[in-house]
Amino acid sequence: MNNNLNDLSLSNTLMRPKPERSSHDVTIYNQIFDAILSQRLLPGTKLTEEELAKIFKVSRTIVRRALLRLSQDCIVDIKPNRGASVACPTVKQAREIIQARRIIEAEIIREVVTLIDQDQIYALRQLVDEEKKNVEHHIRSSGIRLSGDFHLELAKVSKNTTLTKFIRELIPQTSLVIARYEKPGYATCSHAEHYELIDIIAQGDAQSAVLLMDKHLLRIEEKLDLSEHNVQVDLKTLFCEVG
Amino acid sequence: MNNNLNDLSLSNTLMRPKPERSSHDVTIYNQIFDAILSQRLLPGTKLTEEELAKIFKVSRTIVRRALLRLSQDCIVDIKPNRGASVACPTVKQAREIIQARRIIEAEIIREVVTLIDQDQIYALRQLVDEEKKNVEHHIRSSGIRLSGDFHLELAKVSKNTTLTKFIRELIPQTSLVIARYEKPGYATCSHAEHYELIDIIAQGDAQSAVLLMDKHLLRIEEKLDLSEHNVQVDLKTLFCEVG
DNA sequence: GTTTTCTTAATTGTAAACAATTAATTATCT
DNA sequence: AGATAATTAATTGTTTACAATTAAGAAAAC
Repeated sequence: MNNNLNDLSLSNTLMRPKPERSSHDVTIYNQIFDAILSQRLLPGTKLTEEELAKIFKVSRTIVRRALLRLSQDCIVDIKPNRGASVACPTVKQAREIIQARRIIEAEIIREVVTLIDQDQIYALRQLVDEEKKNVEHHIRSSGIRLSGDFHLELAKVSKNTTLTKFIRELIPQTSLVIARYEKPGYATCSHAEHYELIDIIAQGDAQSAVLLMDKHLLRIEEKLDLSEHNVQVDLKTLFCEVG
Repeated sequence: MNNNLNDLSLSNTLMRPKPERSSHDVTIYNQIFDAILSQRLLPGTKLTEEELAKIFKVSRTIVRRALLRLSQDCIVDIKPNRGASVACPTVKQAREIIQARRIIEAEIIREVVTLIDQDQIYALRQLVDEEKKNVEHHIRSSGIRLSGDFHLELAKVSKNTTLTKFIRELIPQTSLVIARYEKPGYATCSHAEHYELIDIIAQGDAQSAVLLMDKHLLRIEEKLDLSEHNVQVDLKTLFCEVG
């Protein structure tokens, strides 16, 4: 089963030793988690137990375990007797998620500035290199995933597993928010800002780093259309999902 | 099943309408959650599936669901093929949990000061009245629970469900930390500080309220013995749990 | 033609049986 | 006696079958 949350990685791609074979439900959990994170699975998508069971060649029990965990992460919505679907964050939730990230990542940055070493700075730069490369080659999914990985790796440097766990939850939620509310035409090319962040962190300027991170997260919100108009549409999709 | 996390209540005692009968696994989840929160279940306690199944008169399937959810809340520890037990936070985790609360509850207080109305202030006072009464009558469990409820209700006033969810997780974790590391002789009589907090919030002084909350949370940490000596003991209990 | 009701199909929820793993006990050997 | 090996018991992990619920479609009523 192996569901101690020590392994807080977002993706199963980069920088992951993964020595031990994990149980099946963890695999399914990771795959769906990653699909949501990288926006291959969009908000509202129905997740039928049997369908997933067939795809992953396991019994529904295993699928149910994975779905339950995803629902605890607030990226899958389980309705009694109505099954699971990819969560569809409301406008209010969208704002809350960004706000929560601003608070928590500010603190993380504060810690990171005092804790980070050269190797970790190098590793972060490599990660953003990879992110940039994927975005430039129009490998959209990987680009989004790696952008999330950057924030997660930053959290890990802070050494606070509790805050890291929260950020690990908020990152795929942010992906859903972006998928749902991104203004048309805005490509999420965050790598430039990520490079800036690393530079300021490397300089050891805590206050500037915190401000820059906050600006970075606010910019995500600016790229969203959270207007009243969208609140209406949101209700529509909500009904669509119910009926 | 009903596991949408909209109902963020900690206990099933006070101020809970609970109109619809929830599914069995939710009941078990709530009961164990409450037992941990109110320190009737102590860190390290083994939670055998069959035993719980018999107590609650359901199949192990339901028990397993509840345990999985509790483990996602970091208050139950599930080891593959070795079963579940009440989590035993390390000294490091203890520090992290308090730190996370300081950050998040600071923001919550900021929101609360601008949002709270007279009815909510009255309700909070009532809650602390109840807390005080229980502590004075030496109903330890209820006192602890109600102390947690105060922080949770405060979070709810902030209207930020994301931050409230985090606090809802951190409160029982704090209970475990206190149960494990409280210095002998320190009774956790937090109601006096809770009254103070309400007063300052009612006055609308955001900055003072934030500072007081931070002091309140730091005082919890001061009541703990997180010394090196305890780190050693912690390893011992860890082995005890394993073997 | 529209609404309502009944029937059927699909999907989720629960329990119980079986398999796999780990812990405890007994038996065996030095 | 002490240590090792084999056996048994206890516990967890997974699958399958069945029950309950909901969605969809067909027939009947207005």
